[in-house]
Amino acid sequence: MSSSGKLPNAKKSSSLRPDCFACAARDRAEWCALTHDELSIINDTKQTREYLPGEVLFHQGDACKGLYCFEQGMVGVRKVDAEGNSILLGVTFPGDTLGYRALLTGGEHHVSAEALKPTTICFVDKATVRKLLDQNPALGLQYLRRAVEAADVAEEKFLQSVTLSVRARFAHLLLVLKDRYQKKAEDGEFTLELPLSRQDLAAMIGIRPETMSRTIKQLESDGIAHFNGRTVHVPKLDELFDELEMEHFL
Amino acid sequence: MSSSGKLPNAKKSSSLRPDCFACAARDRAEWCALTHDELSIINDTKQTREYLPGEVLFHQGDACKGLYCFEQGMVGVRKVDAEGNSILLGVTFPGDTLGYRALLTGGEHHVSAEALKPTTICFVDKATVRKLLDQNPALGLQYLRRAVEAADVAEEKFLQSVTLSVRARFAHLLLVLKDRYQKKAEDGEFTLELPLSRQDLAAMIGIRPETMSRTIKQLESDGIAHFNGRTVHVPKLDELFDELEMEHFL
DNA sequence: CGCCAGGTTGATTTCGCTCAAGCAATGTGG
DNA sequence: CCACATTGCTTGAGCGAAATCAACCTGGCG
Repeated sequence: MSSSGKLPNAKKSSSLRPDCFACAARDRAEWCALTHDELSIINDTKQTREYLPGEVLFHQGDACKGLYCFEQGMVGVRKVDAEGNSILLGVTFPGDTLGYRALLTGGEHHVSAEALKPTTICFVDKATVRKLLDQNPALGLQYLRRAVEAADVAEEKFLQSVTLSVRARFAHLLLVLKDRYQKKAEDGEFTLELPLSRQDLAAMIGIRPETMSRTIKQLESDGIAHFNGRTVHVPKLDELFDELEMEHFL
Repeated sequence: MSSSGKLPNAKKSSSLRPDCFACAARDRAEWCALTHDELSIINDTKQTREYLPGEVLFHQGDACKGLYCFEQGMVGVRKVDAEGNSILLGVTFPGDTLGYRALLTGGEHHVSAEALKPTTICFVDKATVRKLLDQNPALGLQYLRRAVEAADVAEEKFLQSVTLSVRARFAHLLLVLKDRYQKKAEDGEFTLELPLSRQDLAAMIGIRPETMSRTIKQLESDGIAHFNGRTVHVPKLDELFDELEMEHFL
């Protein structure tokens, strides 16, 4: 299997053309359903680009030209509402694929995607995806699984927004982010550095920035969590967990 | 509630074995992607059953045994929360398929499904679905499209729950239900009979029954909509539409 | 008949929003 | 280099929409 596709010389462009076969996110990504030959197609046709924080992959309203996936880094998904406010819907993490929703329906992105950390993105054009989708049922099923998951998450978010307090929702958000982005395992505590502004955190749970401020202050003075700029430290994991359940008992 | 036991009157067996090829919902359903032979497989293996209002197709927590689809009728999708309250997440309409979410992930239903009107349900077992899914990529893509749609709807619901007033959300709900269930076209007005209790309506937009009551009373006294039991009449469609937009202008 | 779930109504409370001001960090142009 | 906008964050004061608590109707059903 080492016969083809290897770039011999290690020039600068090689760092911009990561090998799909060696991708760390390979078994998380949908492409794991592909055969060796099919993955080679991706590997050959994909375009790779580096995005710095703040650079956008695509804008809401743009025509969908293909799919974006990445090995490591972080991308934010935003939507701008009628008043022009940009609200953060969620963040992706390595192995996620962006743009498949628009590729399937209509073809127009209804969200924007923006790098939050320096991120290397591999772009696969629409035609190639379509071809693979049509020839390999397993690939579609991978996306299906992903879409079902997304639907579940969104429904959960709705339920929480109407049943849980802001405090509980924020605690929940912190725990989710911890599960996704905490690199090194710590026992009973954790520290997290996120490239997210307060307003972005607020938007993710559907509250106003002012309320986010107050909630953080509360958690701070209750000793549940400590915030320094964009890093948060939680000394007692269990106490944060308790915040989720309170509601059920009173 | 529902009197169980034997069926009230003997049905012709033909009415309990509808022909997939003649199904009114055929082009709405995912099966439209199938070849003639493949559809024949469904037609032959499916089991058909009549459900009366209140009867459940499956319970939250049940193992998923296959897929449910129906030509006409109405089914409610519920979730029971920690306190044991059953909350209505949504209603299906002809051509929808139930249970595909659980079939794809894990295999355990995380919602319950219950007939709201007399409904004839065709059941297709897991193994058959899996086989077709594996051999015909187009079928998976149909479900994918459906799942993406569901995710969009859920995200929309979340956004609305945190940005719109109860009144606007309810107006929105009425308009959605109208689009789905209004049989005969009326111009500038509409009448709707829904097998939904007030609490179910309330749950669908994430509010308490008391608030639903008051909101209905408001709309009533503002002349926007008239409620008699479970039928609602809206004399001026535009006025209901206005309820959605108010927020943007003040 | 009494029972009970569903629905309405009223009184009260509360959580989060709105409005408004102040502050620190960053940028910008003269 | 300073004067200044600008943007993100915090804090306070007050308000208001919806939740909560509680009472009281219904109508269906054993």
